[in-house]
Amino acid sequence: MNEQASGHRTGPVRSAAARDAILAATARLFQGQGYDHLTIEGIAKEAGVGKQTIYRWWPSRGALIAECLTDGRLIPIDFDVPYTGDLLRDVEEWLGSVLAILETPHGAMLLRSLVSAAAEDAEVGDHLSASLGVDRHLAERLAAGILDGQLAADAPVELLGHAVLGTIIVQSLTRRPDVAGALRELVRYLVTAR
Amino acid sequence: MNEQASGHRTGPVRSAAARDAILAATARLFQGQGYDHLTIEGIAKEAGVGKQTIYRWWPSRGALIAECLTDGRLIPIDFDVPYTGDLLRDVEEWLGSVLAILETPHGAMLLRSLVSAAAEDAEVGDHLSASLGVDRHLAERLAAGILDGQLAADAPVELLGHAVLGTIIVQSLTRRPDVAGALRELVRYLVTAR
DNA sequence: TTGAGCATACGCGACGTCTCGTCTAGAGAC
DNA sequence: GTCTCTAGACGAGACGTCGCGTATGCTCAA
Repeated sequence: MNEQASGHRTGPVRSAAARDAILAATARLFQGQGYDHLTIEGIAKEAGVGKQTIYRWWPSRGALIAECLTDGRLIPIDFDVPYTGDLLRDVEEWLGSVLAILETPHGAMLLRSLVSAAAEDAEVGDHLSASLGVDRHLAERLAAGILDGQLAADAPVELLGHAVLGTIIVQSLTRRPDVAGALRELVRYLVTAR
Repeated sequence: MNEQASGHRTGPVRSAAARDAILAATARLFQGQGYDHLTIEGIAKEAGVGKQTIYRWWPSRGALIAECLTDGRLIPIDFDVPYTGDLLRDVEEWLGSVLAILETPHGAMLLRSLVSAAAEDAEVGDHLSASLGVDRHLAERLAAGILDGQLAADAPVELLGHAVLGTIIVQSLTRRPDVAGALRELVRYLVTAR
């Protein structure tokens, strides 16, 4: 009777191999061709998997991308911000690692694709911001900077994090050259106690 | 006389009525249903126009949106920034009119759609930024603020404009509530001489 | 024996190209 | 001036292709 309410189920269990093949294929195709041009059928073929196996576990392309993000399959997860006591230097360190991704051959295209995905799927936006550590690490580092007297006491740290991320996005959407230089200048300005 | 070099062409000239019907239909459908769900066939039907007439003049959906933007058919063109001498107040005035659009029922969806369009078509990004007056008016008002001693002399005004726009986008992509409040706080912080 | 997984067929909607037939406006002959 | 002639814009819609999301077998491991 009712091998009960919760756990017990008979029959095969979800295949980790299939899940992995699907996410790996998604990441590979996404990086190769961008969000548009990314098709479920393409993923299924690339992963050697039936379409239904994808539809069974993910409701949308966006969800697939979101899971790739949290798995660190598109960009490294959880960019850290060091704490040396020097706020500007620490933030520039973080910025450097983010820009390192962005400036790879496919980096800019990758970001635009992620933005595109985020626009149609809220989950992706959150996971993108989380992946880069904007809220968790950057904002917290800024907060610590306030305690150290290196940043104005009323600085809205979380918003500043979003402003930096947002600037990266805007520069990237408008295809500016030298995103890196601009971002460094912005951060220098924002993070300098005045 | 000047039936000259290039100009010589016989036959009917481009129909202004068709152009207008197409752009109007595009704007109408875009605002009603967003960028995804916007189809060329739908536009053609809505405008009472052949598909080919669209393909003849515009290479992509994005180009269509870009032109709607420059025509002010999606959001008002060229948000102005007043000059009263009080920098913070003037910028908040500008911000207010931008947020007024953004906070209409479809405003948030509209912005996300524009971002999505910008991600796949560089033109749209530029025109969006231009429409909101970020570079032309906001940045220049900030520059004037420097002259008035209300903003640090080394403030990167253009970047600050992008930062504000970027923050709007990030807040909107992650579906934050109270975008308006957050933005006002950010602007208050950025534009306060310290 | 149940349910995950692969494979495939299906109807649908949109794509972008192409070809009709219609019309319009400038060019050249008279 | 008037009258063809012709290039090209236009509406309409057929065409083949692609990807969608669903449905249906069949196999195989728990």
